[in-house]
Amino acid sequence: MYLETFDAISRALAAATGIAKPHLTDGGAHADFASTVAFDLAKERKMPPAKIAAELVEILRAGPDLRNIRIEALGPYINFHTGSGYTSETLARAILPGYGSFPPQPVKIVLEHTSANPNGPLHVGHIRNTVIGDTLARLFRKAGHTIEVQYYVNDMGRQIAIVVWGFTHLGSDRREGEKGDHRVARVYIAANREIERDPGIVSEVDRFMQEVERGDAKTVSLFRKAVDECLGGFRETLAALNARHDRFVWESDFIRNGDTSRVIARLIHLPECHDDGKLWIDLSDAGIGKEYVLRRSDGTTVYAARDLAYHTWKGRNFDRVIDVLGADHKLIGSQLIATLRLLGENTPEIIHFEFVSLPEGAMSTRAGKFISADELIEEVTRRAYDEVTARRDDLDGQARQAIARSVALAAIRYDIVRVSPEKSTVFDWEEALDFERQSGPYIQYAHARACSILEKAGDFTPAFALAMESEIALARHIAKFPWAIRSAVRDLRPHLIATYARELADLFNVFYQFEPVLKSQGETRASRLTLVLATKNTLKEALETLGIEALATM
RNA sequence: GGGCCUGUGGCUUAGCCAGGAUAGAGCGCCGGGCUUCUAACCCGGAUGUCGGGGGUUCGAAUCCCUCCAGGCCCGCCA
Repeated sequence: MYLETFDAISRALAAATGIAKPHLTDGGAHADFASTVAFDLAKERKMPPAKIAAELVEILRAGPDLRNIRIEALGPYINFHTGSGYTSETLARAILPGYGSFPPQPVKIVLEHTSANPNGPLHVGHIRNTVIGDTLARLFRKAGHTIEVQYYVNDMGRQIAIVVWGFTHLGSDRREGEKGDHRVARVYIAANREIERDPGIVSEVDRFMQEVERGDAKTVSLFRKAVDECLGGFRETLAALNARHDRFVWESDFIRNGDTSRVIARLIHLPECHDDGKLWIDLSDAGIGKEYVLRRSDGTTVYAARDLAYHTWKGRNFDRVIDVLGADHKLIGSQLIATLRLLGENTPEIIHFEFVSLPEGAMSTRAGKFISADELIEEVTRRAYDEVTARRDDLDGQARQAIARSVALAAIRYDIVRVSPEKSTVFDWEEALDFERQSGPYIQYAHARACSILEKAGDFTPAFALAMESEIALARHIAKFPWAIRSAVRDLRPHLIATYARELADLFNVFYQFEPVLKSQGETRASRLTLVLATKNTLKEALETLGIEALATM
């Protein structure tokens, strides 16, 4: 109801003031909605804002559209107070399945996220990309969009050539129970140590890269095998994170299908394109001073060339192209966009997130300095199991383990998504292992409490008589859920929904503390049960949007 | 050196893009609350020059300039 009411007030204000988009905000402690348009009009009308506010209130009250809303001027502020119809209508909607979902939208979206190089396991930095990307994909689906999620497999880079060199020169016995991605990391780290010892190896690595680009069958197969080995591990980790990709797109396909050559052939005709041995684009007109190199002087293409081919393909097959990339890709991201513009192709919207580092400094796969996502999941699950065991000795080990896995994932995903992407963070075990307040499990717990009440209550007929402060505050927040979804999607900011869900749990816990549900009588009981059902439903939708399981018991 | 991002109580963080009414939370600290719907909870208290300075504005955490600090980028790597 928040969205509809907001729009109705906005329209009435626009009509009353002549301002196309009159300033209207959340009223906070003062009201449900508030406007400061009186300030904006003060100068041109040469009148004190309070007087304008008073006059506008008269006009708004006289109009037909806001009859159910109490409007008052408090000094220069115009405050809008919704009535009981607002909360009733909110609950009536929120008790229906799928609350907060939008009708189908015609815009087709492709979203790329994670896309880590297959030279070692996903670590706690990579999964920030995964969690942001996957949450965004869920948000878009909730908002009615068709979306395809892609993983771009960098299967022909220098790092992979190093892995291949390692596999062919260093031996790499599979260890008992070792995942493929961890095995690849072991080889990659060892190979890098060898290169450091003997820089002559670099020319052998270069040869691998030339061979794979030429399409030499044996080399292609070696690359493919190494990448597959790593990717298998990635798939397991991504599944454990409850993150789904619809398609894995292989970078080398854009060489083999000729797309890369075609893009380069088009670029060569541009005045910005220069060939002085290496082939590069001059993007200084776009404010980028760095040369954008596409082809080395030995004739092999650079990552950028394949990326142009990939993005051209995406832009032609989808209405919107969205990439989630680390902040280290900001420069090449703007180079990519500028070059696609020169070609007249659709350009991607890029969400950059800042780095995750360890207390001792930056992570490095090559140096073996990282905390893998697998290790994180294992450790957090272990802790979660201890917590469940401490609380629920009535459950058997298997049930406790299932809850622990779900709680661990909630803790991990929430801990990552709650922070805005533009903040760099330092990984902290203590925070990762905290399941209290402002955490995923905290929100799950509120949901489980609601489920428990509903289960004990049995059947009831919905009622909408809310009277207590904590009831009304809760219902008003439930009213904002569709608005929260829309905002998060519009701004491409998934953390907004994390904040929303936490606030909803906060409000529910306060209500839970002060207003007994099962012990209340008559219409009060029915109304509170309706409120609990609406909350449970909204929490479930919010949690699922965050990729977190809405547990019924924990 | 240049570019981008960040700087909010001891620690973590929301709010900043679309400036307004006493700057929200959590952790930690102090004090309370389980014979009552799951205490992974709730209530109360202490703690803030919103990095510094200047400017715009009736009004700035929010916009502009500048300085300081931290992160990232500046490869014929990806």
